[in-house]
Amino acid sequence: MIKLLIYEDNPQLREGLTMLIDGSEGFSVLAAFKNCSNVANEIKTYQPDVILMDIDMPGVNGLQGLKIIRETNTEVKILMLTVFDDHQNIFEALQNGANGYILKKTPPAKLLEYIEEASTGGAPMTASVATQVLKMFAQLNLPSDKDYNLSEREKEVLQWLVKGYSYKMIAAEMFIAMDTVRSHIKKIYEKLHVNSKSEAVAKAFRDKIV
Amino acid sequence: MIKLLIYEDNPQLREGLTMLIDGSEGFSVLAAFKNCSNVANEIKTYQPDVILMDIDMPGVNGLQGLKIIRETNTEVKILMLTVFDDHQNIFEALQNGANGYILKKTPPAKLLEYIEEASTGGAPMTASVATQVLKMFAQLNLPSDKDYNLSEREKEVLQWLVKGYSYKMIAAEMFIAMDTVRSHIKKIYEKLHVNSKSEAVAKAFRDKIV
DNA sequence: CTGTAATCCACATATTTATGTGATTGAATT
DNA sequence: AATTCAATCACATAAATATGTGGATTACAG
Repeated sequence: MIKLLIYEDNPQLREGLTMLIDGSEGFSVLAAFKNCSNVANEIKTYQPDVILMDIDMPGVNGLQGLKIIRETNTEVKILMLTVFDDHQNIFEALQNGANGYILKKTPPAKLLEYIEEASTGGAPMTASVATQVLKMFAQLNLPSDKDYNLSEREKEVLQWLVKGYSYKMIAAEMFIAMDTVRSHIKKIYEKLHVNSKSEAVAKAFRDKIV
Repeated sequence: MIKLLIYEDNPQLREGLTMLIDGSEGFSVLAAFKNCSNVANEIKTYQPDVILMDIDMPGVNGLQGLKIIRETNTEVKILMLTVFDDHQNIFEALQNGANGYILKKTPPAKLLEYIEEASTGGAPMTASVATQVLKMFAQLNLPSDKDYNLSEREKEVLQWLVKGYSYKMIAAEMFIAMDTVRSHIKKIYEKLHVNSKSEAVAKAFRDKIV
């Protein structure tokens, strides 16, 4: 038996969802609310397995509710339920630990399937949402694993540079002469094709050397 | 009619997939190969709508094949097909523009559904994969949109700093005196709680101010 | 065996940065 | 009207950084 809470401001939809889900075998709607203004307590009181969370609600909305819940509870499955497959909302929801993101136009049978999936650790997403998620992934810029052929020692020096250490401090940290630090740094600049500390730091970040 | 290419090293599975898909209404398997060693040409020759791509293949494997294809073709839908829902492979595939990621244990009916979904711009994923994708999302660390109350002018100066410009150059770029640049920078350091150019640059990157 | 590369150190000098102390103007707020 | 703050500029000094030239050692590959 999957126990649910529903957060949805529209009274008709709230009633409709409750009837649909509560009337289905294996599902039980514990309660339904019109916003998240008391969500923390409600979760603690009802101990649901799954939460259907509308995003667009007056008062404390679904994204805020999601964050509030996740501050103390990482177990309960939260299924975002919304009209729009809006880029920004999807992103924010998934960033904050939502377990799924489905559109309200989802047919009833499919909805029950999605709830089931969420409760068993899945990540149900409407197709259009999944597509956007993948696009976001492809746009992430990650370790471009460029090498620049930095030697171990040079990488080590670069680490300290990035932390804002002066030559003198680096020399002390690495137990070598300041002049040696200098020659390492010179070599680093050559290899990175830069000619100042801050450029080296910037490049280290950009190319994820650090 | 959805036109497919299949890349799969196991002869039995390759045959099986071809028969299943080609024998289904609305699907046509143009060809099937045992690895990606000639993938660029094959794509150009056959102009498929969807590619089923095994990851584990001898010679040029599926991930390499994916990258090769995406160098010249961002249109064709590529569905990764593999035995393991391995974190690293999922990540790399999605990073490189795969349109879906499904496990080989997927039942035939579901597989056809997935292919259909991919061809219409969806992003079919096995539940366990979708779950991992969401987890990765939640672990991403993003613009912590910290403010630091930098004024417009200060932000502008910071941009130049990050680009490695010297005070003198910044002064020239911004048509102000070097001393003014200095006072801006001093203020920036105060606000960011740092005390050197490279630290400021590092912080700008870390906190995504730039 | 020889060349190459990484690591280490030194001395000299020019440029750049950091720090301090002031000051003026104008716009926005109280 | 008084205050605050961003933005502008100035002068001075100390510290850090960049650049050049040069040399020593070790280790490893061809």
